[in-house]
Amino acid sequence: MFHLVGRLGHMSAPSPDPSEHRSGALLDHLARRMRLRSESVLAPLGLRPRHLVALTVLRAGGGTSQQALATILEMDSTNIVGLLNDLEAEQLIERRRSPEDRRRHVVELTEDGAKRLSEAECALAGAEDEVLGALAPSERETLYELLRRASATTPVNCTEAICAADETC
Amino acid sequence: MFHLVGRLGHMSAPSPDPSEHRSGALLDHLARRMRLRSESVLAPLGLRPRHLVALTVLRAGGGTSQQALATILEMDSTNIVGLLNDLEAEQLIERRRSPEDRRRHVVELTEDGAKRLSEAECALAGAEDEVLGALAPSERETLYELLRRASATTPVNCTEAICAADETC
DNA sequence: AGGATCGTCTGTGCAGCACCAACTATTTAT
DNA sequence: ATAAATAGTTGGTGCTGCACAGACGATCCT
Repeated sequence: MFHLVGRLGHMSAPSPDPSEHRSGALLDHLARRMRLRSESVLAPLGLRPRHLVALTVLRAGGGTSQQALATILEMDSTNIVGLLNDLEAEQLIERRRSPEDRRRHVVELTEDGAKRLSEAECALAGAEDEVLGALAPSERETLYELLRRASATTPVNCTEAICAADETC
Repeated sequence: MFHLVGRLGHMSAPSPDPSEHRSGALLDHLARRMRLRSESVLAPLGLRPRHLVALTVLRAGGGTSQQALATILEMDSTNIVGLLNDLEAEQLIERRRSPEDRRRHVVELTEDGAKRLSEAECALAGAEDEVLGALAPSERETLYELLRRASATTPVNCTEAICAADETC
């Protein structure tokens, strides 16, 4: 299914060791390129790249508490507040008090939010074409799928923050 | 409002519309996660994430002028100077005047630079394990290959700079 | 000779973000 | 019941990455 790496055949002296293939720098590089283009494209929609990240996480994760969001995004929770304020001001998300624990805010994407996110993704097609121009559509889909699965994991040492959101411990 | 109906070409897609699958936000998200971990891991080596990006580009691209580097990294050329100063101070890169155009500096990775880059990549294995933990080794290799190929392209608005490097406009 | 280009240096300003402190509302533990 | 911990909010501070502008020397191209 996911073969498409057919050109691993040439092994010569310099770097025959795939164990050194770290994606970090490449990830950084491409993310920057994408972000630079996204900013101008997203501006008319009243969004910034980091808003899009939050919306994407919320769409993937359903209702999450703000601290869970802070954990997932690996941002300080005080800065999450401002981020969510922006999004709530435009009715893209909703903060509802959790019935089980009334200290918590359950953050969820609104219909408007999902729509805006869709529009934004649509508007970003051009930017992505520029940055991922070297990849065929099927490869982009593969890339998307890999990124999506990787970003679906919660950081931390597993047990703790998952316990907060889930109940399986 | 807009329906953006999916063009169906895939069967049994778990997600509704692949045409909306934009990788930008995911790229951003994962790059951030990786960068946060990289910083602490790279610190003992006297490097920062952006140094690693530059070194990676230099390894991939061979000798490049500084403005070419600015184009590739999509950074302001004045900030490239400082970045390269850092790297040159540790003898990780070399600036040599170009013989054809003595205004230019040809920037190249030194042996030390290649070695340090290797060490850094090795040291980042743990960080990558955390961030890409959801992916199998073969999937990570696929991801690496896709990112590498995508980042190998020069930015630009299509026709122009390609013409500059190519022949027929 | 004159203008354009590459690199360098300096300085300015803005934005993202971590961190601290204080406060409220609520839950949990003693 | 009282104390302590937790979720969120607000305000403030400071660092850092980065774009941008101005000025300069060196070099190339007419």
